[in-house]
Amino acid sequence: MERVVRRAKRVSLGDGESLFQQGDTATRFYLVVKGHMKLFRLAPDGNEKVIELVDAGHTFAEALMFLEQPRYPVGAVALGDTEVISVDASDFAAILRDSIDLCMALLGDMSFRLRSLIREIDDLSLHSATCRVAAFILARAPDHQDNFDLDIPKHVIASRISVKPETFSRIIKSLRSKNILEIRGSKVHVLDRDALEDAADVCGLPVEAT
Amino acid sequence: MERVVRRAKRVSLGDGESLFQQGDTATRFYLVVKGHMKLFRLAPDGNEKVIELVDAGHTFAEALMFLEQPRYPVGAVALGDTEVISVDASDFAAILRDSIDLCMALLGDMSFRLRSLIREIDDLSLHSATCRVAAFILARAPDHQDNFDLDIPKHVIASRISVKPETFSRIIKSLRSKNILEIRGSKVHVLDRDALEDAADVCGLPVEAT
DNA sequence: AAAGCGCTTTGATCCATGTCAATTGATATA
DNA sequence: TATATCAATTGACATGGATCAAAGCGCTTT
Repeated sequence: MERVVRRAKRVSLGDGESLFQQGDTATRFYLVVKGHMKLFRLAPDGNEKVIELVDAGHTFAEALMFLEQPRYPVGAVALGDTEVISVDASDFAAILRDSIDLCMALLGDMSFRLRSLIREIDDLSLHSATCRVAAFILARAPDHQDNFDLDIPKHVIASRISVKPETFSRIIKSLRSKNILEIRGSKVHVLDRDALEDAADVCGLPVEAT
Repeated sequence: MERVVRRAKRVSLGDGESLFQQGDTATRFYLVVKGHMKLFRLAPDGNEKVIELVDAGHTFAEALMFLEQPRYPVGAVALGDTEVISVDASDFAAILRDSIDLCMALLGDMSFRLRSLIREIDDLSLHSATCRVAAFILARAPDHQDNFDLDIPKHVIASRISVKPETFSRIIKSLRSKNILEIRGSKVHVLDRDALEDAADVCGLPVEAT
């Protein structure tokens, strides 16, 4: 463990700076300490789809360690000033061999991610853009806190939920016209949480199934 | 290990028979021995989206064991006469605690699935329906075998790739009109593999990135 | 052979989103 | 204060797929 820590590096990234690119050989994984990382897929036509936004306290790319010939399936760039800790995968794998508990924890973590991705697919194929916007806002709203800050550019959010910025803007507009939501700059103000939950659920799942 | 095997059950399912439903508490996982299982998400409006088609030799739902309060995020029904082996999750978890190697193998497996799901999301949000159809056909075509059988109903395939049956039919028609593909009944005949690969890639990724 | 039943195909139409283009705003640069 | 830049908004328009409805086509059942 000592060795891992010793060989771990702290990396500082400015806004828009890239940590690795889609297709790069994956030898390290990361823990976000400060700021946000954007993980995305690129289409040859230049279109990008944000797969995940990783906030401080969360790790990413650790699931790749177990592939024979690991390559990052996504690219990673910083959103705003960001710091990450970079850990060598083979060092970490060595530790894993010594701790069943750590193994189990990792399995739990991956299990959770797996389920999130299934939800994501569900969301994309079964829900409308409006549902996704509403669900995203709700997910970002700290518990029973009706005023908060999206500290992520809107076009990034749009890509995260697979919607064009224009459409995103229009959906927000329509939610505002129904007095459900108020957004000025990056300040969000939820006016009618119930209605927002409704909008998110129109095509949503029964709670007990999630 | 003995205990697991002793307590494992063989289950036979007829076509359309359900193994578990979305939202059920998950205490067991499965290995398909014969036939196919369809894993799907249901929307309240009755719409279903096939998340995965599991063929003989593959396991499913084993990733759930590691969640605190595990529930199946998908439903499972048999396609055609199918046999599965049902394994108790806690039995298996006990074994895992004794074998790091098994743990590692499982991590590898989950890692692989994780990556597949990311590809899936990529596919849904970055590729057109035609691309998805072409890619699906290619994925099903045994190596360099231009004649084969989709032994799965077309409407299931359609749902698997998030397309309506009507649209699926039309895409096939258009591929046929370009002399790329021939489908009669469930018999597929690939006439121009290169063109098919082209169609799959139009919005596809550079090979080295996958 | 006829009748019934699902699946697939086809045609006609509709609509949610994407695309393109122009405008506004906000921030940084000179 | 002008100016370049980039994000966000708005409008007009295009379009891929969905939806609805009606045949066709294998099946099995009788």
